[in-house]
Amino acid sequence: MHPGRRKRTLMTDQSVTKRTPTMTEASPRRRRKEARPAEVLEAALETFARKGFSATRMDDVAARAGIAKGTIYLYYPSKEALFEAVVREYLVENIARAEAALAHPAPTHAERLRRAVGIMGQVILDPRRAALPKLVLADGGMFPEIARFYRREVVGRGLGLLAGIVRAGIAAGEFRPVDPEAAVRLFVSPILITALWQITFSPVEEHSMPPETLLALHADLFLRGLCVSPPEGDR
Amino acid sequence: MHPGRRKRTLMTDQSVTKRTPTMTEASPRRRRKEARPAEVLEAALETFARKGFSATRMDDVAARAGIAKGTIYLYYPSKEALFEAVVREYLVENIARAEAALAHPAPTHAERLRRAVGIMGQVILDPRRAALPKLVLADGGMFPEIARFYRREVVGRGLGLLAGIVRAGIAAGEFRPVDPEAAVRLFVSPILITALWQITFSPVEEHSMPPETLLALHADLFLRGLCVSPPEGDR
Amino acid sequence: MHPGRRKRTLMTDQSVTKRTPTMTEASPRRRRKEARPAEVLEAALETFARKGFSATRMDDVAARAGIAKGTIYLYYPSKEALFEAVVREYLVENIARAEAALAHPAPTHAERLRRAVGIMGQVILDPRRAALPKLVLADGGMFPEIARFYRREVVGRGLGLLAGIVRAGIAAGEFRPVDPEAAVRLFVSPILITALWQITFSPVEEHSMPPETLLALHADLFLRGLCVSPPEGDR
Amino acid sequence: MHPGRRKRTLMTDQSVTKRTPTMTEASPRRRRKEARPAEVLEAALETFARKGFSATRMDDVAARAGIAKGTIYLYYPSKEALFEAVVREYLVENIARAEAALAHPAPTHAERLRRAVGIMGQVILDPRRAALPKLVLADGGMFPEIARFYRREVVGRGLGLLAGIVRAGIAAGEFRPVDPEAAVRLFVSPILITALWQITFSPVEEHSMPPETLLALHADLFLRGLCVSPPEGDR
DNA sequence: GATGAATGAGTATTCATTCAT
DNA sequence: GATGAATGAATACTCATTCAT
Repeated sequence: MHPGRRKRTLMTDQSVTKRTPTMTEASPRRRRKEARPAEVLEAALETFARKGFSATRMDDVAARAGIAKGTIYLYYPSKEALFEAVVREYLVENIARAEAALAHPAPTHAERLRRAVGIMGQVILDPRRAALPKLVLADGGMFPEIARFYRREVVGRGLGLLAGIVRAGIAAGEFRPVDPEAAVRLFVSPILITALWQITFSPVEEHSMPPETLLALHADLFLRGLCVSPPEGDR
Repeated sequence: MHPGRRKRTLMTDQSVTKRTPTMTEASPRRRRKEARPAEVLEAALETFARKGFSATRMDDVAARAGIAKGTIYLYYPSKEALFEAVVREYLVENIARAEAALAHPAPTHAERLRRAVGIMGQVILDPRRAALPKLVLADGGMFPEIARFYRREVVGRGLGLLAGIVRAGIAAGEFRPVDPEAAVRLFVSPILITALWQITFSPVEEHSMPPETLLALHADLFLRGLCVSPPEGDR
Repeated sequence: MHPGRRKRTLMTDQSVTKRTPTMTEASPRRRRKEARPAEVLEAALETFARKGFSATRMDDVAARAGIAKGTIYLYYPSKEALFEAVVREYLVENIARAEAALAHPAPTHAERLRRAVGIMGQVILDPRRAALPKLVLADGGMFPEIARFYRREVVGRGLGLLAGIVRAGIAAGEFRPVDPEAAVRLFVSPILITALWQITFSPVEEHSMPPETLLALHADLFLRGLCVSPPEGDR
Repeated sequence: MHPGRRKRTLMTDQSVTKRTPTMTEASPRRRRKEARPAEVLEAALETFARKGFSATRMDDVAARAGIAKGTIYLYYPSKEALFEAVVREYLVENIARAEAALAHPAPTHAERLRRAVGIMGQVILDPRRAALPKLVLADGGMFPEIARFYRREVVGRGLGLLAGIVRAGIAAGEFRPVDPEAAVRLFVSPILITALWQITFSPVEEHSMPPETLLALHADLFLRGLCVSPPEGDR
């Protein structure tokens, strides 16, 4: 973007997230210093989410984090690096949560999908986390590395996980024989759209539909469409 | 000193598309002049779509349109005005196409929805048109007027149209008694996601799933979930 | 998008001259920082005086001040604000000097006026100070606020002061009964014209009349015209 | 000012004022064409007077003259040339009027000066004409040629004329033996200041002193100061 | 480490000037 | 001759980045 800025790859830079969680953090001053990068990251997430990459000023991030502008550069060598750190940090967190949630066992495969809706909804309806897909969408074009990373680590792994459930359901005769890859894309679409919708329109919308209603209907409709025989207690 | 920037509302400014109704336009220069605003708009759409509002430079737009930078300002008084004109122009076009398509009659309400998928897919899979939702999502936060406009004129009207079909289908006993407002949101989600997906990941993806496959499965699954009795010839 | 330019009134902004009351300022950098606004102001005065508002480039001001362009904006939010600060700063200084000088007592009212010529001549013949009336003249049309301020604070107060002397002289039977308001306008005219003349023609004039000669004759002629009985030792 | 603009001397360019006043101008169309340069000049005078050179846009001049922007360039090759033509045209006119007026005979030299005040007041209180000294003061710094021209042709000739009267008055024993060069400078100062005052403060002043009052007092005071024995009928 | 004043390359916008019609 | 669309150099202002304190 800006000429003469060093362009590091997304994955190789680990120097920043130097967290020592195992150590019993003692003095408040020490604690503060240790927490700095995370505080900056959070301030950056909120600012990037609201304005996008280009329109975010380092001043804004610093002000929101309650530190001086120059201090950011102690932890992140450039605005781009900060952006990438934000995306990576919160993305990885999102993935971990979703994976953990999806791993829970359930009586039927339909039930597992139904729970997946709940879990993903919970994760993504937190405005802090919903910001991620939006950022990837908005600025991914200028950060191919981020788009690639998101595609591989978030979308790829998430869809893979879900596709495994669908595949198992088909094998068990519970689901109709559809293309699992395609089915899971359809499955996550309303969840994503709901998150993006919230972010985009909540400032300009007086009365919006509660996401829970939407996602409940989604689970019903989708499973009814997918299952060989409709689930019993269907409303 | 500095002449006040006109800050026009999104809807009221029609001054730019001053096309003369006479058909037999003669000189090439005249022809050029008439076509300018549209050429600028197209160049701007492509650049805004690729970079977002902030990262787009007027130089880029001018270069892409093959004109001098100052020429843009002959037709649009500011970068913001240009952005709004782009969104308005192509949004309105999108709406008109979609509405026309949805108006087509069909034997069953399910069939109307199925056709709607096809139509909307066609519209939105054109990268030029898919850029619009992306722009609204990416930069709507900084242009509340545009978000509002999009919410009202595109989302509102589109969902209203579809909700009418769903409502009719329910009344006819063809669809199950679901919340039509919620159902249509679910209905359009995969279509939107497919469009956004294309834009976001096609530059970084080697082998992607064909959108047609996805949308066909969507129609099947969704209608099977919605209809009282599954359509017969369902695969 | 673009943060709104603050358009402040001429009088209310005191934010720039934030001088710390502590006397023992230490580091050279600190000293530099404190002196910056005044340095910028002086460079701006010279440049505005030479070129007028419109033709002055911020680059020129910066270069003359020996700083980077952006640094100006650390202290003054816009070219207009800088201009107004210049006028206000030096105008106020002029007024203060002139008032102090006029307050001096003298044996006769004629003598007070004669001293006023000397004082005002001293003040206004400094090219740095003479620039102010010229700026008000040249750019006051585009800065009505400045014209108003100058009219009120400089012309109004100055003329009021002088009119008081004339009125006292008339009451004392020393001066003929003329309109004091009109008389003082005539009184200051040659002083102002002399200042403007210096500025305008000194670059293109080989041999000019020394202002002191002019002002001495002015005092003689004017007082002889004004006094009931001509002053004694008149040449 | 602007690099790469041709800089012609002030006097040598006569190509523009191609007026044929002796010809009986016939058709309205022909008349229009003939009058063009003068109309442009008048529009330019008003705009320059109001805004100064730099802040005047060719668009404004064209709009005020009721012609297209490009048309100005048919008569004047650049903005600078236009400015110079304006100053020259109206300056020369001013001089001619003043000289004619001053040539009138009168019983005493004091009376000739008194009439000169009236004449010059008439000339200079017309806002159109008062603009000239203002332009020279405001923009003369950037147009040394104009300053020089004004100094030589207006100030020089005007002061010379008046100095002649003063010199004659002294020789005749009517005036006291003062430096004529200095005296006439003092003589014209209030007249100039009055004109400049009108231009500068009339937009921001609610109730101003009538110039006639001022100039009448000026003539009285000045002549009383200058004459050996005060004029009789002095108020 | 932390600060924030200073920098200067970058960008939106203006406007004198040109020239095809 | 007249026009006004087009040009592009000029300029106010921004903001990521640096570095002396």
